Amino acid sequence: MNNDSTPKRLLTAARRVFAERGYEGASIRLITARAKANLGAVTYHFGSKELLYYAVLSEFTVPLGQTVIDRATAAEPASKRIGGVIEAYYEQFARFPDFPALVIHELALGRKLPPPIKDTLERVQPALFKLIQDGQAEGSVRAGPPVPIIMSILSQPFYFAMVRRLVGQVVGPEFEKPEFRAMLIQHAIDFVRRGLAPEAREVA
Amino acid sequence: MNNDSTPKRLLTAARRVFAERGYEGASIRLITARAKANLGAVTYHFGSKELLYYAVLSEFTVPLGQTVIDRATAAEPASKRIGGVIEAYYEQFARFPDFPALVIHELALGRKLPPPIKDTLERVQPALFKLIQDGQAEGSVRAGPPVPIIMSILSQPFYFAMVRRLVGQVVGPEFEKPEFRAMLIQHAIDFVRRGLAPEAREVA
DNA sequence: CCTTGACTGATACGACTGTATGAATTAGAT
DNA sequence: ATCTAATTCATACAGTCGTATCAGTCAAGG
Repeated sequence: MNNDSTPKRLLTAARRVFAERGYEGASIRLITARAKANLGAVTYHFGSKELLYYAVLSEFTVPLGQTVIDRATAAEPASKRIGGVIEAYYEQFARFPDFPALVIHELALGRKLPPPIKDTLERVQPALFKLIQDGQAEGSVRAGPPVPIIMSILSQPFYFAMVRRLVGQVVGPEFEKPEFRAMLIQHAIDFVRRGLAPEAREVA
Repeated sequence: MNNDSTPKRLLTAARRVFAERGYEGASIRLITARAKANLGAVTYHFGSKELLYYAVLSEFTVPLGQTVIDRATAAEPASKRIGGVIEAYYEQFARFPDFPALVIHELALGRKLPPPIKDTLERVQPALFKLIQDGQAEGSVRAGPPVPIIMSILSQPFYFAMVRRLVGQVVGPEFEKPEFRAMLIQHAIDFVRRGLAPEAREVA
C-alpha cells in the first residue's frame, strides 16, 4: 500500500500521531505500527523519539520560514507584502494540515521550544520587524510599537489553525471548499489592512 | 505552608502541572507530590485523573463563559460590547494564567473536546452571533458572514495567550507591567473596531 | 469508652513507556 | 558465489503510568 522507504513512512506516521496526541501522548509503538515498521525502526533511523519529533517539525518549519521571509521581503509595497505574509501562513498551514497543531502545542506549553521551531522564529522575526517599519514609512501602517502590530497580523492564520476543526463543525461541509477558504483568507487580509491603517483618510 | 484542604491543594497543583505538561504529560504522582498529598488522594477525592482534569477546566471555563456572555449582552451599543468581550477574555486569561494553555491544547488537539470546554463554547456561541448581528444592524460592523468576523475578534485574546511567553522574552521585563498589558488590550480593541468597521466613512 | 464514617497512607498490580541487544535477513559489490 | 554493510526483527529491561486494595488514623456522636 505504501512503498516509501521506512524513514519516510515513519515521518508520515509520526506527523499524524504527534499532531493527534501531542509529544507525550504519542508512543513509538503506535507510530511504528502505523508506518508498518518494526519497533526498533525509530531508534535505528532517527536515534530517539525526540529526534524523530524534531525531524517531523523541521519538515514543516523550514519551508514555512522560507516562504514567509520571501513574502516579507518581496519587491512590493509593504501593504501588499503584509497580505503576502498572511497568505503564506494560510498556504503552508493548508499544505501541511497536521503541523499547526504541533506548533501550537509547543507555543502554548511552558517548556523550552524545540530547536526547529526556535530557529524558524529567530529567522522570521527580524523580517517581520523590518516589514512593519517599511509599512509605517510608506504610510500604510499606523504608527506605534511593532510588537502588538505583528501580533495582530499573525493572530489571523494562527487562530484559524487553532480552531479549524471547531469552525469546520459549525460551518458544515462548505468549510472544506476552496472558495470558502479563499474567502476566509481574503477576510483576514482585509481585516488586517483596515485594522492597521492610519487615521481614516482616503487611500485612493 | 499551605493549609488548604486536600482537594483544594490538588486542584491548585493539578492546574499548574496540566498547564505545564498537557494532560498526557502530567502524572498523578507529580500532582500529588506538589500538593503534598498521598498518591491515592486524586482517586479518592475526584474519582480519576480525567475527572480531576475536568474539575480543573471548569474552575476556569465557567467564570470565563459567564463573563463573556455578560459583556456580550450588556445594555450598550454593539461596538462597545465587542470591546467588552475582548477585554473579558484578556481579563480572565490574566486572572487564571495557567488556563489558556490548557484550552489551547484542547482546541489544537484533534481529540474530542472535554465537557467543560464544549459546554462553555456552546453557551458562548449564540451570544457572539447575536452580538455580530446587532453590530451589523447598528452599522458599526461591516456586512458579511458572521463566522470570519467572530474569528477575527477571538483571535486577539487567544493568540495573545498562545504567545505570551514568547512575546515576554522579546519585550523584556516591561512586558509584565500593567501599563503594557493595558496598551496591548487597547491595541487589540482598536484594531478590531477598525478592522470590522464598514467602508471608510467618518464615525464622528 | 466505643463506634462509625471520612480520610490518609503504603504498597501492589498489570499495562504501557522508550530504549538496548543481538540474531536474522536482505542488498550490493566484488 | 561470497563477503560486507545495512536494515529488519523479536525480545528483554528498567522505569513509569493510573488505579485498586486495605490497614491505619482521626474526629464526632452516642
